[in-house]
Amino acid sequence: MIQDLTEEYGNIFEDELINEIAQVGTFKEVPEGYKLMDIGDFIRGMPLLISGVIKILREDEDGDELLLYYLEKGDTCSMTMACCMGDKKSEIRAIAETDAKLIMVPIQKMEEWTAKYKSWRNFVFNSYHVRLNELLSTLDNVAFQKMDERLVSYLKEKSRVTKDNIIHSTHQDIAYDLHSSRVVISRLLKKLEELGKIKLHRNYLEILDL
Amino acid sequence: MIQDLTEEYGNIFEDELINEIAQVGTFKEVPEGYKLMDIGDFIRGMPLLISGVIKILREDEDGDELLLYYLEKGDTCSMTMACCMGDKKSEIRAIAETDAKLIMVPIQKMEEWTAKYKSWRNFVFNSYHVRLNELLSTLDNVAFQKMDERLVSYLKEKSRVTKDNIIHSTHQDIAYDLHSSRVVISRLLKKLEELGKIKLHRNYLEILDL
DNA sequence: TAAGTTGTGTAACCAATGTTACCTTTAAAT
DNA sequence: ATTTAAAGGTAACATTGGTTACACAACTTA
Repeated sequence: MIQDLTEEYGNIFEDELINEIAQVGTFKEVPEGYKLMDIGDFIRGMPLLISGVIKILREDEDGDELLLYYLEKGDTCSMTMACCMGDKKSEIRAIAETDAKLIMVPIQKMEEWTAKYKSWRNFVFNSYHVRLNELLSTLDNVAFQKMDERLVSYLKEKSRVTKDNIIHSTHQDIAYDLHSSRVVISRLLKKLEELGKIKLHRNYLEILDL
Repeated sequence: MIQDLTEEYGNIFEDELINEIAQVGTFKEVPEGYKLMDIGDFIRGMPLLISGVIKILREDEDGDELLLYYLEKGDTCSMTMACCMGDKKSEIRAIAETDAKLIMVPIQKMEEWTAKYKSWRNFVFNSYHVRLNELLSTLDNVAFQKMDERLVSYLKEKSRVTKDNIIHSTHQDIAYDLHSSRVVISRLLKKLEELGKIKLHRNYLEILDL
């Protein structure tokens, strides 16, 4: 675990902090599709992502979903941090988008380290900052863009985080993430294919030139 | 200034911190409509709101606006804090929704106080938390609700923060905040009036029973 | 008071998106 | 091999929201 920590966090955390994390943290390896957290769950620990991608989703009362953003290695979940403050329930759902490795840190340590380590404070503030901007950007997409543009952004972003120009999703999967319907997504994907920007297959699609 | 501070922040900040704020902060009183910050501005200080309401807006490249949320007394702007981290430019616009009093704190103090005062740390974390949830809620509205529902939410929220069941806005004003068009808003407002929920006038409207 | 400006009402129309329905293809299960 | 389930294509239609155009009322200013 020390090795993973040093590799991903060694340049931002002091050795002493790395050691503390290694002592109290628990290593966790989860497969693609694993549900790390659901809406309404109590938060037990704060995740430090070592490898893989986690997708963070929002859901309304009717069960309609919307993808908020992806967490990548070196990221943590600001929502979790925010929740740690008041023993609150999760407002979001977290699903492993790929196989992922992470270290769970007991939430009690949060405040202790915030007082003790400058690097931890910076990390926490920076995470908030990044996440806030990520949310803003998601809001921009939803509020200002049309579905065809959102779809293109989605495909690009997904390709970026998975480092793969093949998107392993069905049209229905995409529709859920964008809070749209399968028929609409099929329609728009078909148009993209006609424009030569993607190539469609069953269960996956190739990005040619987006 | 000490008096304002003690009144609004006395129960959350130590006396010592209150004194520090009073020493380095500058008091500011702004009229309704005053633009406190615009997109692209460099951030010089962090605002602590004493009284009044500030509305925070997002704008896209085409100049289309969207209301993000309101700041009320005791609030501060997490965006500002987030920006302080890296000498970054503002991502949002802040307009005084009502006459407002606030104290501007030099951003250099942020980190110093974060190390020094537990109450400040909690305040900062809590602000982030509240703002993150506020943004989430805005996103929920935009993503999951239809315009008529968003309009009702908007009127309720505006009435709540201004403590006034008369909304002093033109239809065009409302359309800007909701990123819609005047005709659409007029149409929906008319429906609400027919349902006996509001009463329309020139330049303002009364909330009867939303 | 006359002229201009701003705010609102309303109709007609259009584009984007969502819904329903039904079909074909592909893959998995028995 | 046959059945079943899942994925995708497509047409027809409904709804929402945005656009244009124009009338009129209310307020402002000359």
